[in-house]
Amino acid sequence: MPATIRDVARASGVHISTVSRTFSAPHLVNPETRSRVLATAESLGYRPNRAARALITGRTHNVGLIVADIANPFFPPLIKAAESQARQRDYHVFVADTNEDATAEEELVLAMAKQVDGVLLCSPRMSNSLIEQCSREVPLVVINRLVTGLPSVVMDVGQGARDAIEHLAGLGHRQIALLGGPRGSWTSREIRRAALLAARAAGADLTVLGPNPPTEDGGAAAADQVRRVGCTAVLAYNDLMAIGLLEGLDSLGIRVPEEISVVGIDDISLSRRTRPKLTTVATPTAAAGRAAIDMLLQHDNTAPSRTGRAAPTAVDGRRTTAQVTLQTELVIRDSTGPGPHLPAGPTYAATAASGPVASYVKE
Amino acid sequence: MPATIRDVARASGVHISTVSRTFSAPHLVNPETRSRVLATAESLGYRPNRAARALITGRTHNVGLIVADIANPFFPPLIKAAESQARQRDYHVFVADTNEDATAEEELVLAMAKQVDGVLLCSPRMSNSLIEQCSREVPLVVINRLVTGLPSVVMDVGQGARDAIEHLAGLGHRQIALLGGPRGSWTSREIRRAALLAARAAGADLTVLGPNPPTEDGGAAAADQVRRVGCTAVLAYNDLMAIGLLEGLDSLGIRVPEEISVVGIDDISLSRRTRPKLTTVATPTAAAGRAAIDMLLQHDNTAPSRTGRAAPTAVDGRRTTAQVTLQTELVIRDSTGPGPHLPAGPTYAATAASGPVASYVKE
DNA sequence: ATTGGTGCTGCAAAGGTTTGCAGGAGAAGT
DNA sequence: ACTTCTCCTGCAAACCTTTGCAGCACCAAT
Repeated sequence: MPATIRDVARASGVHISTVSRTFSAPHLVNPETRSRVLATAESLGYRPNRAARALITGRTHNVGLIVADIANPFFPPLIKAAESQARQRDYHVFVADTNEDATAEEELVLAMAKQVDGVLLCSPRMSNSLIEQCSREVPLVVINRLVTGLPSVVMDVGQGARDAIEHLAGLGHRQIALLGGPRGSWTSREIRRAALLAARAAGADLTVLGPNPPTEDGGAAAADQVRRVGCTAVLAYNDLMAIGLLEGLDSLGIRVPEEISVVGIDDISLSRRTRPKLTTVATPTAAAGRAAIDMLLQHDNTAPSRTGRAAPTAVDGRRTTAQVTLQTELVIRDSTGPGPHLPAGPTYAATAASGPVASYVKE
Repeated sequence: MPATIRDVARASGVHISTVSRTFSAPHLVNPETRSRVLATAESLGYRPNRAARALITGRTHNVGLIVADIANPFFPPLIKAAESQARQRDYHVFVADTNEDATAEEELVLAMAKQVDGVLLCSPRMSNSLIEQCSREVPLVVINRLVTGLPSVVMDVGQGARDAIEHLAGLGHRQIALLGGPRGSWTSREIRRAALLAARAAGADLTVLGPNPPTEDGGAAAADQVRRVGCTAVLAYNDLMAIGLLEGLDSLGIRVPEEISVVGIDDISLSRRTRPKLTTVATPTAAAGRAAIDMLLQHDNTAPSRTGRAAPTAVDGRRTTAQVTLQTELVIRDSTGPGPHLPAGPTYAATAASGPVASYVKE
């Protein structure tokens, strides 16, 4: 029922190859013929069959994007950015959700492998060796994790954690807790590593709590634990947990930031709307989405391969395995305040930034 | 490089059709042969090429899902439900985001048409005739809109709006404002229709404000307008706007629910965490996602078509155009309270429900 | 011995598109 | 008049899989 290239050819009195070229290599066909073909194609409602095209070119013009949890507000900006960047290059994005389940990740990659030209693997929880194995089935770009030999884009959460700890130490906090993220998270390990180092350098104690589910409930559930460790400041794995913690502390009757300071990571839009507004480390998620798409599609000029069967289902053969690190930025709002060891003098007073403009403060 | 059915056939000494059947019709091949084929396939790392399969069967085993805005927390539960329902039937979901842009919708449907077996069109903003036109390119199920002749699943927001208005009227409110949704939204029109009727029946005045963008900012921006119309209660198009309104009113120094009562629609998870907790109309979004997938795939037993070229790219030829309406439920929390016309006596006192359990109150 | 089944496998066409190669027409250069 | 070149178009193979049909071997029943 749907019109094919053959119908268009018949109706406009040319060979099918001419029709094909009209769409995929317009400069090779006589302008006159071309417009005639285009007209009949239009009138027949012809649309190229991507499956057939994929079969012979080996390019589907789709890319997969696998995230842990669509409902986590961290991801939508990244997804949107990736989508729009892909759309500019005439690619489509196939979003899938693993529900924070490590085993679902491999399944999903494998299932997608043959119907996409590459996969963006976001915050994977599976092992490095498994990721590497997946990368043999389909070109992969990893986001939020560094895997040697694979192209990846990460945020510099290490720097972010350092900034956060220094900010807290500068405010006079000496007992700090770190609310760890989910098991298997590279980001979580990275934060932990950097935070421990920064705390030692600043002469503060850092107690690591976790692993925890990276959700509001996870943060709320940790409130009691936070109270028991007797800290005066907390750095959370992400904003969602920080916000949950804010609520948990509130229902325990603990005031923020007067009694306990809280810092999140990510700067999701919600963190501007909590009360108190959340001090957090902004991560450039949209930029990450764009960068990942660019890396995946870097060698794709949509130039026709010499022979159709070269590089099947692969955008690029010998890919450069670049690793991009994006800068983070500490945004100081109202959830952090002076701690018990704040030296006298105005030097160390935090100037709370208001509005969406990021402000960076070093002690 | 990747192994094909032919490689497996050669390596295991059978014809390619036997390999094919091993995967797509196992009961037709000798168990002994089958296991041998499976073994060699495994060792070669063979994975069926979905593009080739799609080409001949006309089934891609993909479905598209088009939403207005992934970042809107209304959608993720729907997306997740659709995904998991689809996965059970061995389908994949292709999520795309229109950024609330009506013209992007058609583009997206058309672009998807050939690479999916059907599309779930969620809260479309385009015209009915355009939708109908799209449905000629690819099987469509419309969510959150009633289009005659097309299968659709909607929430009974009319009943929800009625319940909300009756709730407010029962609390003694006589001046009510309706914060309308975006232009082109069927849901918005439906709410408006039902709310006007219910308000008249209850002897209350209803002022309609809008259209507004269905976001927190949209709600916040309307706060001033709400104040000027002099109402004592507001029903918002969705929770996001209601929450924005809560903030807007707060920064105007107007207390909720003491001075103005606010009701949302959707019951997104965030609405349980605002202060005051939001009274809202719960819409069964997950059920809607599941139902839509079921409708799209209803006649798909994955039974092989007699001839491969039957029903190309279409799950079903003569589809029953069922229209499903899902029930909504008023959830009373803390953002609604007594209005100026509350009669004496305990009869009309609202008993605020707490926790996630929905409670339904008729005046 | 013939017939009729049953259970399995091979054959080959088909699906829609791309693309290297060859060929034709006309123009231009010698 | 011959070659050479440029532009365009047609030819046909190839991509990988599914599936109706036919054929084979074997067994049971007549």
